[in-house]
Amino acid sequence: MSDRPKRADARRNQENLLDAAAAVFVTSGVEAPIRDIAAKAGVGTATIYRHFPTRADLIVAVYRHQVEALAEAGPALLESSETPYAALAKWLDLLVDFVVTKRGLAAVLQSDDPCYDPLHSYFLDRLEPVCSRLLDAAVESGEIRAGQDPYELMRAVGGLSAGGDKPRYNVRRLVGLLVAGLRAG
Amino acid sequence: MSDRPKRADARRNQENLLDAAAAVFVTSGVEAPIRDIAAKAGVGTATIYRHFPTRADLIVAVYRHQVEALAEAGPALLESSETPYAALAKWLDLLVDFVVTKRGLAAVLQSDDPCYDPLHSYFLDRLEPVCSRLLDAAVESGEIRAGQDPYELMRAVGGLSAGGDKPRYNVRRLVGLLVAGLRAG
Amino acid sequence: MSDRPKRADARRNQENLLDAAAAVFVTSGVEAPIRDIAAKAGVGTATIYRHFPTRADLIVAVYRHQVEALAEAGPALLESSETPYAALAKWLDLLVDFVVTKRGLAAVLQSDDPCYDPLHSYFLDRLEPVCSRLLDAAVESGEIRAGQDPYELMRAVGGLSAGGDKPRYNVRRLVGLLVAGLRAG
Amino acid sequence: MSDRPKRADARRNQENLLDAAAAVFVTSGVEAPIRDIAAKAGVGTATIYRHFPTRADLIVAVYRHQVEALAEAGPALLESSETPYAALAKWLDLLVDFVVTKRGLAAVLQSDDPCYDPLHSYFLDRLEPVCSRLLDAAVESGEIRAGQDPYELMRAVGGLSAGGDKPRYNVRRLVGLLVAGLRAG
DNA sequence: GATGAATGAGCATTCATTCAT
DNA sequence: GATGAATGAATGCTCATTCAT
Repeated sequence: MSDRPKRADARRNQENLLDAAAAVFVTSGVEAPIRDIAAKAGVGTATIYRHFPTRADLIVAVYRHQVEALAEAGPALLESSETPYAALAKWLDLLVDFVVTKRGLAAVLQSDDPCYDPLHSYFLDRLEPVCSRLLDAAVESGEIRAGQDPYELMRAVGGLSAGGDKPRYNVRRLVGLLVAGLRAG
Repeated sequence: MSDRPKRADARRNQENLLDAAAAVFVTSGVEAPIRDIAAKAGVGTATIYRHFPTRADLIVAVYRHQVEALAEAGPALLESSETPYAALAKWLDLLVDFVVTKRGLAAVLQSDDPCYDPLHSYFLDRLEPVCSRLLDAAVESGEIRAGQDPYELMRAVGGLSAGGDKPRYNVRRLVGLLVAGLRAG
Repeated sequence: MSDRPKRADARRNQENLLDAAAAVFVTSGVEAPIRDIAAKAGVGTATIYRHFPTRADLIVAVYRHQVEALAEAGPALLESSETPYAALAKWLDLLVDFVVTKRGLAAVLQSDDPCYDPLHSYFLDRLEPVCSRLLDAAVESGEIRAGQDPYELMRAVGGLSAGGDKPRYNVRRLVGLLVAGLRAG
Repeated sequence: MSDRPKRADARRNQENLLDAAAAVFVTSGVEAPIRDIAAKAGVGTATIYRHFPTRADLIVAVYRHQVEALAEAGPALLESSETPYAALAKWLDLLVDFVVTKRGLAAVLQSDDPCYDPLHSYFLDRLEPVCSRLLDAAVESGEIRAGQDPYELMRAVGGLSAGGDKPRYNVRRLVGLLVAGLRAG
């Protein structure tokens, strides 16, 4: 009668799946063939479809923890930083660190393919308010000009991150320039 | 048997091909199936392979005129603009206008796939010196800080352009922020 | 520990299952995925397999009542109708009404797939004698010619019903033509 | 320059394809996996898609000759038969002979799947007028009642044929009953 | 008895590239 | 030089059935 054992098993399996997906995403990007992920996890492809009906679901699940951490980091930085602008800059660094290390993530975040709509929604629902609040605070403190759409800023970070960090392409630095461009005066 | 007619024929054929490719690129992006391009041009696929062994060759050929125009625009702007910074900004706008209107171009410019290396090479060989000179001039005029790698700046423009212009995502504006971030002082 | 309650439970469960199957058959046909039926019933798929090892078993169970009713209708019509021919025609109308409204049923009744053999057997065991008696009576009354195999007639009804009733395809009418063709003289 | 050799080759290949498809249709039905047909023909699957973009196209091509023959047989029978009714009966026999020997064909002709619409269209466009004329002639000769929709009659033949000829299921006989049911008086 | 998670085979379809004519 | 037919690998997705809990 008890469904505990089942759930425990299933949960472990799910975590196994997410680990495998994360690993494959690192080497082959978030658009890696489902088969590869299933192979890595040692399960059948249908098992993945059972847990994550769409690829967007899988990607969201894989990165949920980190997205949540990003969401929580916003207010925390606002409190711990010397100025709101500093908080904004640090938070964008975190965002860059996150996106830049997820192969192919930036690309699907820019994709128009409707199959990724749920992915966009999740990221924006969760992070746009955070970014918005950081921007607002920096405006209020007089450090940056008003009027920057947080959505636009986040997509810009995504775009800049899509190239990945390379010897002659420093994403953090570029995002730094971008926000520097927002400075007031 | 003079070979003039043949050459004329071949050139016409090649231009026909480029027109077709350009048209298909507009509607389906630069990664459109070779078949579609061949169909549009009314030739066999092998004909495309003969003229342009790799897709990179084809893309380069399609956009060569515009890239050359961009290359030439740099010095011209430098002369005609009030300040080097203004010239830089205008040139980057031109670059944005170019990339943003070429469906999928920004994506392949960011791609790591070695098959696009010749494409990267061409763009950089041709445009990096131009960008470099604009940056140098703006540094010399004291308008921006020194040290900005032109390669990095151009890739940044590519990354920001990859999203395409949308109601809430204004690429020109973002690139404007970026260079604003370079300002001295 | 009396097993009455268990039996009651089991019976209720089974009926729930049949209701769910019937509902899904209406919308998706008798070849609907087992999963859909299980989901509709709110049970696991294995539960369905336990109660009905094969799909044929499930289909039989779902339609048993109606098949029994058809079986009983034969003699009744024979008594209540003006002539045996009229009884035959009315019974075939009932048969058509039954089959035509069961999405996909006619198709599986025609299928050669041995997995449906039990289904065929049940239908024939139960209905062929009824049809046979109706035919015999009509022969005896001199209304139709002798020699019509009831099995063949029933399969014909199945085949004609497989198309489903549509604006320009009236199954009842066609079956009517068929039996009219049997008329003597 | 001449494309003769190509065409000859391609045509031979196409015929090879049709032969293979016909053979596989006999053993596995018209819904046989494309792979099987390709294997039988000794070609890649894409070759089939090139020649016949949809399965409907392939089926039509495979049976075109026979359908054309059926279409031509109508008027011929009308001339050569003793009465229009005889012509109609013979033509329906031919239709039965055709459909009954094509595994799965009757099923797809009854299918609602829009992917088979072109197939339905072809069959009806080609054969319905023929059937219609035969019916009209038999009406005019006073042998059958007016009002039988040729579309309905043809679908009925399809439905009756779907079962395939079997020891206790004689399709010709049943279709004979059907038209007998149309007799006047 | 019941559950529902896992399985993995099976199929349609696309596309870059090659090669005989 | 040009053609376009053929290739066949690659991938997403579904579903009947089994089995450990």
